Amino acid sequence: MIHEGERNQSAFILAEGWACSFKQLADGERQIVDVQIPGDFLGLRSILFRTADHSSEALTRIEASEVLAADIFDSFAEAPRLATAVLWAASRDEAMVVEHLVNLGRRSAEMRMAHFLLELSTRLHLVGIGDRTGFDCPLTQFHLADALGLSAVHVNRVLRHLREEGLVTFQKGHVAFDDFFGLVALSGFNTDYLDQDGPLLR
Amino acid sequence: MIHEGERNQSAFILAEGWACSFKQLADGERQIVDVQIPGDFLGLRSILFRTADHSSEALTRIEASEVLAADIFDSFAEAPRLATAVLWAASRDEAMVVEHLVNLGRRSAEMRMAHFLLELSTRLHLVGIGDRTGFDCPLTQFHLADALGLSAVHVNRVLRHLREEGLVTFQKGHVAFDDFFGLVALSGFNTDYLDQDGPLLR
DNA sequence: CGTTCGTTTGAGAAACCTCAAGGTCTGTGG
DNA sequence: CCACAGACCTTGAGGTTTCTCAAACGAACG
Repeated sequence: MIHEGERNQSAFILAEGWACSFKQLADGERQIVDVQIPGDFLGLRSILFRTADHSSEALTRIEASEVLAADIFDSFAEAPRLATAVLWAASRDEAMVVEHLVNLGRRSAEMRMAHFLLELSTRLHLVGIGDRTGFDCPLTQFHLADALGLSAVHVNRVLRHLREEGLVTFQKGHVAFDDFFGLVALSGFNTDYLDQDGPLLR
Repeated sequence: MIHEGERNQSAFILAEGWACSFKQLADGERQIVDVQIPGDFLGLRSILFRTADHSSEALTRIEASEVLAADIFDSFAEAPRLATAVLWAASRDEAMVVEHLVNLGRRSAEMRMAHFLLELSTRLHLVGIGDRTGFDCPLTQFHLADALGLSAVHVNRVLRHLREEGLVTFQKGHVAFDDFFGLVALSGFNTDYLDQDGPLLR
C-alpha cells in the first residue's frame, strides 16, 4: 500500500481490517511503528513528504477509502476547522508513537506486551470492537516481536509467562484478558494519550 | 515550561538554546522523546490536546517566543497554506520520533549513540550550528541515557568504546567526529527523514 | 501426504543493568 | 587560599534480561 522511499503516495482511511506501518533496516530487521484498526488514518505523513518515510502492510483483508492529497489541502481553504481536525489526528498519531517509544525505552518485555495489548484493546473498544474480556487479533508472534523490539522467541516466553500468571491469554488469534486490572497495574497503562475526545473545534 | 497532565499549555518556537521533551514514568524513570534546538517548535501537541501528554525542560538558558493556540487556529482561516505548513512541521516531528523508535527497537547501544549524535549534528547544521568536525552539546551522560533507553553507566562505556575505535569523542560538552563516515556506516544513518526541504505549498 | 507457517521449548551466549567506589571539576563559604 | 559540597564522569564485579541457534510440534493447505 505504502512503500518507503516511493513518491506521491496516497493516504487512506481504513474502513475494515487491520494494517501496520513499519520501517525496514538495511540488515533486514524491521520495526513496526504502529498498528492501524478501522477508523484510523493511514499514511498521512507520506503525502506531506515528497517521499514516504515508512511502509505499510495489510494484516488482514482490508477496505479503505483513498484520500487525495489535493483534496485535503483544498479543503483547508474552504473549512479551516478541518485543518485543525487533521492536525489533531496527526497529533494523536504522534502521541501513540511517543507512548511506544517510552514502551521500548523504559519498560521490560512483559510490561511492553501488557501495555501493547491494553492499548489495542482500548482503541478497538473506541470503535466498538471487543470488550474487557478480550478481542480477536490477527497479529502473529513475529508481528509482536517487530512491534515490541523483541525476538519472536522471547515474545513466546513472555506470553507464556503472562498466561501462567493468570493475566492474559493470547492464543489462536484471540486475546483473552484473565485479569484486566492486574495487567493495567503491571504495565502502568494510562489512557490519557488516547482518551482525547476529539479536536477542539470552537 | 510544559508539564505533563496540565491544561491549556502554550506552544513556543525556540529562538536560542536547547530543550528536551520527555515522559516520566511512575517509578521515576523517564524517557526523553526528542531534543529541541533553535528553530524548533515546542509543545505543539500540548495545545491541540486539552492536557499536555508530555513535559518539556530547558537544557540551557533559552529564548523562545510563545505561540498562542488561538492565533494558530485563527490563522488557518486566513491562510490555508499555513495550515499545511503547520501540519508539515508536526509530521516532521513525528518522523523524528519514529526514527527514535526504530533506534530503540532495533539498534544496539553503539548504533543508537552514533545515530543520535549524527541526527543532532545534521539538524544543528541545518540551522547553521556546528559542522562535520563536531558541535558543542550541553547534554550530560544522564540525558543521553534517558534519550537512548540505556543506563548512564552503559552510556559511559559506549562513549569510551566509540572513542577508542576512533569514531567520535564526546568530552567536556563537545562532540568531535573523528570518523564521520565510519559513524554513518556503523549507525545506518540516513538523512531522508530530516532532509525534507519544506512543506509542499502549491 | 508433504509443505509451509506459526508456535513451543532448551541451552548457551551476548548485551545491558545494578551496585559500589573513586575521580575530576567547579563553585562557594570560611 | 583552603575546605567542602555537588554534579558529572569513570571503572570494576557480578547479576539479569534478552538473544541466537537449534530442534521439534501442530494446524492448515494444496
